Amino acid sequence: MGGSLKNEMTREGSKDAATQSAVETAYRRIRHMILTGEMRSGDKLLENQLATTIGVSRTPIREALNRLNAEGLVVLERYRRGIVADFSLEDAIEIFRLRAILEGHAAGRAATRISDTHLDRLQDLERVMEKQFEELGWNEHLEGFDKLNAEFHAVIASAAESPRLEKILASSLELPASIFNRYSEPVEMRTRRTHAQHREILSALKARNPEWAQAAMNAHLFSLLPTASGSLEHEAGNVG
Amino acid sequence: MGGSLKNEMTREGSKDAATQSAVETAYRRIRHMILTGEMRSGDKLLENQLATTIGVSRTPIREALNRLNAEGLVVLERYRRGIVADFSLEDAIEIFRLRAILEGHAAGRAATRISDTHLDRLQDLERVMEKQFEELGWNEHLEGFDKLNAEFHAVIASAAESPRLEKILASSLELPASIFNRYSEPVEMRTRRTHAQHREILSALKARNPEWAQAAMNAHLFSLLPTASGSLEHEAGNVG
DNA sequence: TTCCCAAAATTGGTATACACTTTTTGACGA
DNA sequence: TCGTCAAAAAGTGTATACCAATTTTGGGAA
Repeated sequence: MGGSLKNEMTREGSKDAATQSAVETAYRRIRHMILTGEMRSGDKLLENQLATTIGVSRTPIREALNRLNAEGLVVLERYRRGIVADFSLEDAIEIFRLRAILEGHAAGRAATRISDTHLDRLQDLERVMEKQFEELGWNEHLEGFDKLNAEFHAVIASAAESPRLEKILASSLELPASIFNRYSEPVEMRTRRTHAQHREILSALKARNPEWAQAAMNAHLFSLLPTASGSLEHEAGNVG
Repeated sequence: MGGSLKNEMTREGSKDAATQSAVETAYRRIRHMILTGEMRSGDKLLENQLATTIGVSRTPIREALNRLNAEGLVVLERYRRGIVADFSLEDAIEIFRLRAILEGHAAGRAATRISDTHLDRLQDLERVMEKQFEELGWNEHLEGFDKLNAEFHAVIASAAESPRLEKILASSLELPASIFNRYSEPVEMRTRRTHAQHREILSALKARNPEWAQAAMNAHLFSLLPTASGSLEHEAGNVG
């Protein structure tokens, strides 16, 4: 495929920015609220309230909620009001296990398929992440990190040239960031290791070595995988 | 519960008879039409027509179509009419590759988790499939086979005790049966081998051997995986 | 034929109404 | 005080009508 990369580093408005459909708007807004922790597990999702808040009618809200329900971020039961899904430790483990399997596979495929343009993009992303980490410290850089990190993984998934795999990774195996902080080891510890692992994945991709790339990605994700018996002595505290 | 009088023209309910919602009805009907080949790639999906055919209003039809679109069985573009998705050889290959990875993983997990009840169920299913094959021949047994085979795989996915894995297998990696016939080797050839493989998977599960189960499931699915250079000399011809 | 354009058809979305179910409320009695 | 239970309120599920945006169709012109 031609390398029509030119991703947008801007907030979210792609230059195209054709009028978003109402369901897209609603879907993104609600999803964002959940993923960022603005809404928390168990919070109620009332169709009428969301409709007035977001500024569309009930119909697209319902479609958006159905989508989020299919993706596992929202729990819908007939005639009951929707609530933000709750993610237990086991849920987090399951998701990371599946991500490790699928993203590992994706990295392996990407190794023999990724374009130089995409490799450069990955390099840039990692460079920016590390720079922000140095400048802002592990506490302040988080906001930007999540976005850049997501793109880093998305670029690799895209380079695997397996559209269904890409879609599954993008829509069925997500976790709210807050859950990440709840179950994983402290942030600064895992951030340093993450950057080293990203560099290794990048090296494997540059070397066009599928097995290495798959193994490196696997190691990366398994190292993030919270364990029931692992080093989780730190308190959850406020997750906001 | 008060006995609510409803206009139920479908006697789909078994004993429980949980009244299906209109979107469930629409979703199942349309999905069934696509998977069985009653509707074929490129066929138009008109909301009004489907609404009158199925006997519900446009609203649940639209939700059903969106769901099927998310699952990849239907292609929706804004303001364009929906059409039944087209599955190329590469699509089929991709789906079988991903199924092999994920169902292999599922079988491995199932080996140490599956109950004796479920093992018995698998045994029964395979027995019935083989009996029907003997009695009806490879041509006539197909209709029943698809259903039983789907349950065989679904039982294993369920026994893996990984809800997201189960959901992905059930909703994101499906193929219309007709495509199966279009791209795979002739039916009678693969049917015989399939039964042998099912027996091996069953043996591995009974032995509670995860590696064996995973490998056997992998082999099963990879053997079904159509190859661009494989033994596909037979003509596609009419796919009806 | 091919191109172009207006008419018809279709989807996306809003608004409203109502049936059905869950959830809340509040009075009642032990 | 505490539970119980039925009525009231709230919320979802579906139907319907309507309009806007866009595609699709069909016919006429070059």
